[in-house]
Amino acid sequence: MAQAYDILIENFRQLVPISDQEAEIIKGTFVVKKLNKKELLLSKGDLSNHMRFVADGCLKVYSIGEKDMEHILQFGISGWWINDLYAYLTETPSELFIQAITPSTVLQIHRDRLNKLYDEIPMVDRFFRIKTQHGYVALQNRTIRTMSQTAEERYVKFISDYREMEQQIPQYMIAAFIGVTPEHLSAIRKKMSL
Amino acid sequence: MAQAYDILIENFRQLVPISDQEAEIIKGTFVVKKLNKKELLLSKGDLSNHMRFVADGCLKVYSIGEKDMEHILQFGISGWWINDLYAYLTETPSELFIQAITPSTVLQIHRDRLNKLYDEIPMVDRFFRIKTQHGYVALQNRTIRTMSQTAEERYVKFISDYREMEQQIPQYMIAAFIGVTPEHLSAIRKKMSL
DNA sequence: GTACGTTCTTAAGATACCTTAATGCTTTCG
DNA sequence: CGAAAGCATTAAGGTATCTTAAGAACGTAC
Repeated sequence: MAQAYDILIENFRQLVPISDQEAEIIKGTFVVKKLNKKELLLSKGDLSNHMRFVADGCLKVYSIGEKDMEHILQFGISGWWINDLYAYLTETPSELFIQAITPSTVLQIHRDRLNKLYDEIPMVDRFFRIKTQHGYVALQNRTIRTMSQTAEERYVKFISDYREMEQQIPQYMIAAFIGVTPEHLSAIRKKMSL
Repeated sequence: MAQAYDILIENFRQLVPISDQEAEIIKGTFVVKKLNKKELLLSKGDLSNHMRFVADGCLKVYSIGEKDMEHILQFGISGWWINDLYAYLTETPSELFIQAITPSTVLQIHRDRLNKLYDEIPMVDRFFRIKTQHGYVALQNRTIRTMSQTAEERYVKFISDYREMEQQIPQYMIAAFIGVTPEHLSAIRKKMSL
């Protein structure tokens, strides 16, 4: 499927100028990884040696806390970048899991290759600066909402933000994302529909 | 006080190589801003046209929600970068406030000048990529803790993380940072000391 | 040095959310 | 098709945290 690479290059070009020649170099540095439903892309204890781009499907990044409770940090569909950035940057064993919710296609670049690419194509450096800044801003908004809004308000916000994903994501994962139990989310939905 | 600029350059050199010549260029792009205790560096509704580096003192970044409740997103002391990054990147009016907790010295660079600097010195681009990645990771860890820990656990973690700031920061601001009311934090501390 | 603003504490009652446990509805798959 | 697994719901009782209101301790300014 050559199309996965087209989605990747398009993703770069939304933020920085990339020549056709550079595009070919970039394509050559990413490797396709196909995942079945529920297949793990990263487990706690693994090293995270790649930056990862979702070309197709839907995945979740999560940690497991006390009593096997899942806390979902991020969902990712086509066009999103997903990783345990801390494990990637520090080269230490990951504390997180990444799992495919639906059959998915991911493009991966190894850290060593990416570090070289930063020098070969400075716009790649800039691309990841801007991408990370956007990610930081999104996380900061989530932090504010967690502190200032009720579970019901966070749920309504989730539905409007993730309209395109909502179909593919079971309710208990939405609960694990907004920070409530599945039982409580069920109660919220019941109350809302009245 | 020329020392403020030395702290800035040292901050760059912790992450990327900067020649002495480049250091002089960078120094020339930042302007010193002194703040009195409680003085506002940014208010809701303002445009945020600068990237900001704390050389001295202590500041807070916060939003004001329902019932004039403060939600603190970040504290900053010497060596930290603080901003409303969303307002800065989108050039839209800020939703946040930045205020000096103690008399402070901040170094600021205007967006237009920084964008030029990215082209003149690619290592500046790289510096902000890495800085933002670190900030993203820190925020993500905070997100996990907010979802998985009790207020008491978050308070203990705060005390160990911010040992050097704790003196300068009143308790009710720590409460506004970890996401509880001042009354409840007071109760937590009482319980802990028994 | 008195007065005012700021910060912290205390305590009672209210509420949002959790825990547990049971039930039924889907979807999956041999 | 039938069994098992996965998922959503319901309800009762429990706990963490908030709200409100009051007062104490502290610093700071005139």
